[in-house]
Amino acid sequence: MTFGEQPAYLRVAGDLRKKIVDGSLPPHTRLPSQARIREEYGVSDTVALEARKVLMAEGLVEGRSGSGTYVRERPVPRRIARSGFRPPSGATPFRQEQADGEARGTWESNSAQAEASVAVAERLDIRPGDRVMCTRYVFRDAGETMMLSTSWEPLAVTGRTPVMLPEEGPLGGMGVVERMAAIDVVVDNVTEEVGARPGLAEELLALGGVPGHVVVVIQRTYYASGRPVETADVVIPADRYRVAYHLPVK
Amino acid sequence: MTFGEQPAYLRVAGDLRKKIVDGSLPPHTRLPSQARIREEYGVSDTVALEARKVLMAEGLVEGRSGSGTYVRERPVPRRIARSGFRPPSGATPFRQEQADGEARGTWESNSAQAEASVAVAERLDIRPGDRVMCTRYVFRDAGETMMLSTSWEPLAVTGRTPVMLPEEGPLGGMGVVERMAAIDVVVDNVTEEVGARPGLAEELLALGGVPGHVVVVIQRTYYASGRPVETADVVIPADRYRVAYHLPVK
DNA sequence: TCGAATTTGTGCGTATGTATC
DNA sequence: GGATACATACGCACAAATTCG
Repeated sequence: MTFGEQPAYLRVAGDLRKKIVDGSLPPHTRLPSQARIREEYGVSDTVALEARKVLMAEGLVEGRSGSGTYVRERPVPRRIARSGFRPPSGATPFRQEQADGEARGTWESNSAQAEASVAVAERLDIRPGDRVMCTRYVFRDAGETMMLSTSWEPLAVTGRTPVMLPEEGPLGGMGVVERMAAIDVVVDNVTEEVGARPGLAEELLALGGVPGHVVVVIQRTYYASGRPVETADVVIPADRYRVAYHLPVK
Repeated sequence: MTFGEQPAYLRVAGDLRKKIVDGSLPPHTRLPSQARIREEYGVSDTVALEARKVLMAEGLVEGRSGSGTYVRERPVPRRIARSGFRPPSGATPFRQEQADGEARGTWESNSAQAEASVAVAERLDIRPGDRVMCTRYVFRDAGETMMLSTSWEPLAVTGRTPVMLPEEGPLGGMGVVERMAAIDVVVDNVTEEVGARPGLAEELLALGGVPGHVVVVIQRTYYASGRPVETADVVIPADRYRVAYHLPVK
């Protein structure tokens, strides 16, 4: 019966969650079965089931039919540094950022011309249907896929120049700022809009995740004198990485 | 009984979902009630309930007790600006950022002294068990909860000063940088680490979500001369907001 | 190899509390 | 107040997967 404050299934879920986060139920161990939960907490089958479902929705545990409900492993997310700003070397709080900030690993890409969709056109401040160069990237770090990226550049900017294809020529793979500089486009600003959502099936396939995993999505746009010259969607598995920004104050 | 392929509740949920996305059940309309679903699809009460729960977990509908289950509007995620950097006024690409960057709405908070956990101690570069001032915030924008925040400040920094309690005194609610300036602590750097995960049940209760919804989590730390003076966890519902960073290049 | 026990996942019927209309 | 509808809760049943003797 409802006697106290919150629903019984949340109380049970909360207690189990506490045991998981404080380590008394470490990864790979089995939760008490539904029957055991029923006994231990003095609740019904439905409440025990609902409590497990809460923890499953939170990604803390996974149910294996016929076997049990197991505590998931939660790797410490690594950092991906996103800021051009660098602190004075030797400043103690930033050791790790320096350590893992520049290890970029390997990547693959392929480019194709395309027409700007409505969404891309809006981000690049061009008209839908205008020609753009669309490039897809897969970034790997120590063999593990860590990041997907799709970028769009208006052909009005790079068309008929040596840097039209981001990964070809002497400046291949050099980054947007350097490539644009080569054609006298001075990139001076970048915006990154960070969001998150459940990963799509194809994304999780590429990233090595399982359905239901969360991804962080960054919509990045480079500007030159207030005009967008490149925009990209960056997709990162949220269980393995965090995105670090380092900003000066004022 | 299960005769075909997938569970009954998924079949019902799938049919209702189709009607929602193709527009035959537009936003703000009411779903068939549990009883009606039971009749129309020839299923039990439990199946009808479970089907509604699936749609609620996907954020497509919201249940209002005593009234009905309503199709949600799917808002374009709004921006929350996180950068101190401001572009020269009038620069066209940044109109919206200027427009909604500073509308902070209302908030509530309460503070209590506590001992630093291992995780907090690491972030503040102090010892676990050291005294900290812990403050919880709930931010609202037009009545809707948009953000939860929990901050920790070492009492070694603010103890026995007028700004020990973030929300009291003449500088209450003024922000970390201003408050610290009042006690001659010059905040010069901030790091923000953005991650994402399924929201916890309590968080989603406060944010008006449903178990399984994704939240963006920002771990923010302010530094003064390389020393951490405040750290906070900011929790934002990912379906309604994005976090915008605006960075100078170079 | 077989079978029994366990466990999850799904499904059913019902009852009660409570919010809304 | 009454009717409606959602939210929580109880107890039960069965299929499928797994485990283990």
